[in-house]
Amino acid sequence: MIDVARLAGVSVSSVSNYLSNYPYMKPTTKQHIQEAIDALGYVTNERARSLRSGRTGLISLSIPSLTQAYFAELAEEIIAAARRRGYGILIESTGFSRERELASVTAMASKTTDGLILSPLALENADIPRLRGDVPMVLLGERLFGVPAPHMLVHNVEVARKLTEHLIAAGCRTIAFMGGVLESDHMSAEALRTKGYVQALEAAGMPVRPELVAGIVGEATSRKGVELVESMFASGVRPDGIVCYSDLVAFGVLRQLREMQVRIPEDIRVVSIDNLDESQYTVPSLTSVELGRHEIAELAVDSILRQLKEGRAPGEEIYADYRIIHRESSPAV
Amino acid sequence: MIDVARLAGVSVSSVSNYLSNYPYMKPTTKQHIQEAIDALGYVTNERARSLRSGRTGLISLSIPSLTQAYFAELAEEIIAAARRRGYGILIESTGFSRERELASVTAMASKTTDGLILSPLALENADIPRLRGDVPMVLLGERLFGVPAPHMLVHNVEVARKLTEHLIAAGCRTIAFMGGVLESDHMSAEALRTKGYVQALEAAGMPVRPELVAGIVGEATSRKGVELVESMFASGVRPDGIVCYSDLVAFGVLRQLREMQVRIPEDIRVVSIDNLDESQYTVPSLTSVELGRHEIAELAVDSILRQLKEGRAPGEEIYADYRIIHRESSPAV
DNA sequence: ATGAAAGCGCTAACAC
DNA sequence: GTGTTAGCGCTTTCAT
Repeated sequence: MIDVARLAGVSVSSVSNYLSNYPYMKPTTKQHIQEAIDALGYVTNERARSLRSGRTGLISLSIPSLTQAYFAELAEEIIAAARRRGYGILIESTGFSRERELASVTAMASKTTDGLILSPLALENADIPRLRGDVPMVLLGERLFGVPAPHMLVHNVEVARKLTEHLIAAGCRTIAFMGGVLESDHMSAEALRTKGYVQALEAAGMPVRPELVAGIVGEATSRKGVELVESMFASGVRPDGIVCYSDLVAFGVLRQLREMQVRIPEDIRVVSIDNLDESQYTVPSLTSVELGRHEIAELAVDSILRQLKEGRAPGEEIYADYRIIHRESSPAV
Repeated sequence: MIDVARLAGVSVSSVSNYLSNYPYMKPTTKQHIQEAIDALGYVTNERARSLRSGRTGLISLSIPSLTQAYFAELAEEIIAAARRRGYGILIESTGFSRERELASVTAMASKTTDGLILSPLALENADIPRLRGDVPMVLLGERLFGVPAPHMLVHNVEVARKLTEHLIAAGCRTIAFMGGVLESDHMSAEALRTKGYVQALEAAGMPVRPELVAGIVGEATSRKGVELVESMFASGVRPDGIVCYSDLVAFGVLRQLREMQVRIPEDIRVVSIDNLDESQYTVPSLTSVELGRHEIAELAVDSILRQLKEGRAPGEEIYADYRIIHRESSPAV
């Protein structure tokens, strides 16, 4: 930078000002500086800039795993949102380990990044105090509540209720929930979605039959979807509508139903939540709910940038808009 | 750090030495320093450290899109490999844009990260000169050759040849390639894999029939797999074995074959390349090739770290091991 | 085995 | 409008 200043015949501060788009500068000065920069092939050293300015231009994104399509697609959106604002994203894949989730919080203190977008899956309520601090932070998902930081949430109850209402409106009378849980001690996406399903049934005066709610142990994969359908049908239960916990589960449900020569949607309607990229390509294509990934990404990044200016924000809950996308597995009625 | 030094009754250099595991230190000194660190809750400022030391502890990973399962799974492996070595990964998702791929190269000059793992998809041979420089770099994939940097590759020809040989050994006599290209002016994964398929047929004295090689325009999705099967069968061609360009394509192929009541593997065997997570859960589960993602990730990160010490490495080509994973769609013979 | 001091390359007051 | 200067918090010779 000194070299640039010297070649342009100005001071380093003028070069710095120019680089920061300082408005009050003589056009000729700006021009000289730009010429010197071009001649020398000068590039600002972001490390030095960040040491001095206190900003790195980086935001940490801590998610369970990129192997899960939902998180990969969310990460993609967050990276795009950050890039539009001139920021980069440092991804930490935490597996499902509490230690690694905590580590990403601790790492913030070393100022490698300007903020943290955290999607906890293993942290416990007891860990909440460790999430205090003045580092810009945004939480994702329903694992933790009461953290003093903005929290991006999805209308889980409402989404599942609307889907179930849709099935009822379409004439379904025996509606199963694949990947649900009727009794739960803490809030989880499963529990909330099941709650919406129950609400819709009750509002319609329909019974809630436990044998229609199949739970998943461990990760919600499409293999689980296959197994749930198999065992439900084996036990003689025969639904005419299925709400799936997620698209991944739905993929398995669709496959197994086709395996069993069930016509979709004629015999059984299938609806789900996540609207993965892949869901438009399944056979039949899947009716699913777009959870507002794009909006979540934009709001999360914006919130980090705002907190950077105004300080850590308090524990507000922000709900993203959703949209049911009707496809072949359950057309609109 | 000054505070820690003061509290511990030592100099800042001793604190720095301690933090860098300098060996020749009196145990009591080390202890005093650690106590002061604990008492003050001191955390090293990585920004300052990186300005002075020239290292950021970050590596850029530039890939087309996290939405593509192959890249998401590769990214996951690279993040894990980097973490094991105390490094973080900054992901740049380049879409399929040449500008963004170039941007990630330029960004390196600003020293935000210590190296770049680049998977180009849109760069052209004319861009190769811009990839010179002294920044640690590793290339991924078959888009560009002749770049002066280590290049991680997959045995595309060999993998496709082995898969085809397997089908031949299993008794298949009419083997299709879904997502191949017989004539191509540049090296691409499609062209190379098709080449391996052709080699195997020729070695077995079997004819190469163009109507058995179906090309894909645009992104290789499972929807394309569905369409290719539909149109091939519609035109009266009836293979007894199918090699798919990728697992995503294979997912569509499997679905469409089942839709058409074809028994797999009895009537048609299906094999593919990528071994995505999901491939073990399809119905039937998919015989596929594990391309050594793990090894690629390890070698790529190691190479960056080595280049950091020894300077930019020359343009060597490194091939990762692969492994055919036999599943239901085509069991081993 | 430990300390003093000189920067790394930049930004931000503040002076002019 | 532009220049001077004092650090940001750390690492790294080089002394001792």
